[in-house]
Amino acid sequence: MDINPIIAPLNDAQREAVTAPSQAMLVLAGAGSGKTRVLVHRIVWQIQVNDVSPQSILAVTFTNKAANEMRGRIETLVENNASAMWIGTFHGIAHRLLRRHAEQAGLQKNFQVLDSNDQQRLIKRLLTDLNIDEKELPVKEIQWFINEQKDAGLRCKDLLETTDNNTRRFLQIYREYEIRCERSSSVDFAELLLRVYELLRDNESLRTQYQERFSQIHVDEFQDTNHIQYAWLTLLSPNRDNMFVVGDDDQAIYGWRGAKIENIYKFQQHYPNHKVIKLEQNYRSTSTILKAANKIIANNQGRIGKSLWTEMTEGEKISVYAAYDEVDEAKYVVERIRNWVAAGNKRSDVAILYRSNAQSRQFEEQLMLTQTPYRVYGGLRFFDRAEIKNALAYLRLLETPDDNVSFDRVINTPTRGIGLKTMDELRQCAAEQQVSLWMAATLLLTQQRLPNRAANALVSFLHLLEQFERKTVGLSLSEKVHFVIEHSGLMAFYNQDKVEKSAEKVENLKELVNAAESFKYRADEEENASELSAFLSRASLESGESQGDEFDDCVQLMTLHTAKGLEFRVVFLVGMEEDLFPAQQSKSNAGRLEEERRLCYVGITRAMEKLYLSHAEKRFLYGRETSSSKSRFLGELPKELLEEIRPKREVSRPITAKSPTFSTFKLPPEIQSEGKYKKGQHVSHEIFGKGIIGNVEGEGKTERVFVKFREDSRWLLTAYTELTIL
DNA sequence: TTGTTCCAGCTTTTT
DNA sequence: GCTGGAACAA
Repeated sequence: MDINPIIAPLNDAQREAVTAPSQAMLVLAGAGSGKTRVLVHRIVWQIQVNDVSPQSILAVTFTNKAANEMRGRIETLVENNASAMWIGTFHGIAHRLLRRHAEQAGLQKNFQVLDSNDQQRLIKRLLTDLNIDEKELPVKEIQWFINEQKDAGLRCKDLLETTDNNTRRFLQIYREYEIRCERSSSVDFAELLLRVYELLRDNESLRTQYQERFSQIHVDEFQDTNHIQYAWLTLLSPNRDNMFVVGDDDQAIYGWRGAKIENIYKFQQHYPNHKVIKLEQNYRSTSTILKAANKIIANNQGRIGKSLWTEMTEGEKISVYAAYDEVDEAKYVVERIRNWVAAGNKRSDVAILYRSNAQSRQFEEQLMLTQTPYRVYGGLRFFDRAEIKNALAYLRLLETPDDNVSFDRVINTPTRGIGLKTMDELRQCAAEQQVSLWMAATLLLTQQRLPNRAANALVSFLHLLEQFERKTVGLSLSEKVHFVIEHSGLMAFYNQDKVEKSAEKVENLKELVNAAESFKYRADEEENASELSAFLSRASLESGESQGDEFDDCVQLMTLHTAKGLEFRVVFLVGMEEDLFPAQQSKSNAGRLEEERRLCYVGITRAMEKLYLSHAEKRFLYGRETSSSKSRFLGELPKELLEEIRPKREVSRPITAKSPTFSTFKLPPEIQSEGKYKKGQHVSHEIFGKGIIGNVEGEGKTERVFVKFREDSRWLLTAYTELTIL
């Protein structure tokens, strides 16, 4: 066996981790220190050198992206068949186990996975039924409560002792929620984890079976695990020292979501014979950037402590730009980007990072004005879009007509004359008879308890479902999807002119058919669930991140959270102002403030060569002008690393353009237009006066032009606007 | 039952 | 400033 390819690319610390004998291992991996590489090489080492069977490998990550990347990298290094390894997200692996052992876990074989959207709808429904005022108890709060309890491993019955009145109130709803999930045989995200925990805890033979099977357990981003995740990991690895976890306490930025950094300390107590290896050599950033990062994070208390070093050159100083306002800030950033690109560099090597999504707008506008292709990450994901969720709901009903969440969702989408009144009848009947809405509908109809109009509408809906079931037998998955989209009336509904962004929605529905077409169904990995059901689960569990189309060469815009795990040659960290970053809501609490600081650390360490920091003296926030002071994080950086940029005060009139509302995913790189308007043309408008066309998009009815007028700039639909070409 | 208008509220996000 | 939800009118 030639072990060279496995260990040659590693430094001493990395090699020590990769080749260590099987034991509990905690690898503290600083930013840019080769964390994924260690994980990948460790697994390959176990398989190829220690003859561990791929079957015995379990590797858990947080995102599908990380899981896919890991699998891909392992497969290029290993000749063996890697598909026998279980590599996936916590939720993905939990889902697989539950499909496999549905019965023992107390679930129906065809259980559904609710995403947080579905969960919200279910809670909302429940509140109305219980006559609870949403103003008093907001859905979000209840959702948060339920998930928090589940993440802590607590069911209703575990909380019965509570005397606090407020909690008791929540508890009553939690109980009802449990009942409804049971009845519609659905499982939310937190439930996936909790169920698996209980399954393993209460079922000794199963537990032993998996303990023996997974002789090597690997965990990525360990600092982000929550209570229940940690609990089921330890169930799988009770006293055998076979857990290899990688993490960085300085990059824990998901505390607000229930992640517990303390799991790192817990791990150390739980496995007294564990070994700690620190990866402190950074291969990413210049020493200037690294010094800044070390300085910032040193302000946090109670760190495990590590200090990154690099062999890289000093590099350029960090530029700090004090902008006049948010427009000035955006202009500055975009100008620097244009210079960078003009010098022959790639746009995709540049990232603009901000604390909150709302901040992207100004940058988008400037990028658009200058015709710079860009891509915004985040926002609505593919499978979260309403039109897609509706289509999926029809498909779910095809699989399980008793699925109340889906039934409720599409019974009147598109509208077919089934209104609140009829729905009330249905729900009441369902509650009385303890049956699903679908059953209740059948009951009500056979008993002829509905007025004619409502009855007819309901019959037509039930017919539709019946038709789906009969006519899709034998069709392929994508044909099924196509059939349902067409015959449900969804396609026609979204194709109407009056529907906003109609073209985009129609496009998305077509894309869903494509997604079904390219869906890779592997019966064994899906534990023999039907192809359709596997597709639906996948839709819930992967809300459609990185929807395939990587755009050629775009500037990258994203939040600091999204940027974790990525790197860019040039990084703009914008909006460095108190109350924005650190966020105002996080300032009251020392712990949360430290999390903001870690976020800042994450941001800084994304940069490889050049880091720009910027802040504005005033900006529009929530439609109001607010003046802002520099972020405290700026003050924590040593002066000698910084280079202050004086703003050129040629006070530019603030441009208040209408927000462009195109798909957040892309700016059409080349603007092709057959219409009479072209960019650069001088035009005149009755009200706004003279202006210059900055961009043209779409054609026919949807053609619109971005015009820079003297007073402001805006998008105009040419179909409705008179513009005179000068 | 459906479509329109008005008003409050607002981090971060994966699964 | 924008969005979603609730109250309204048709």
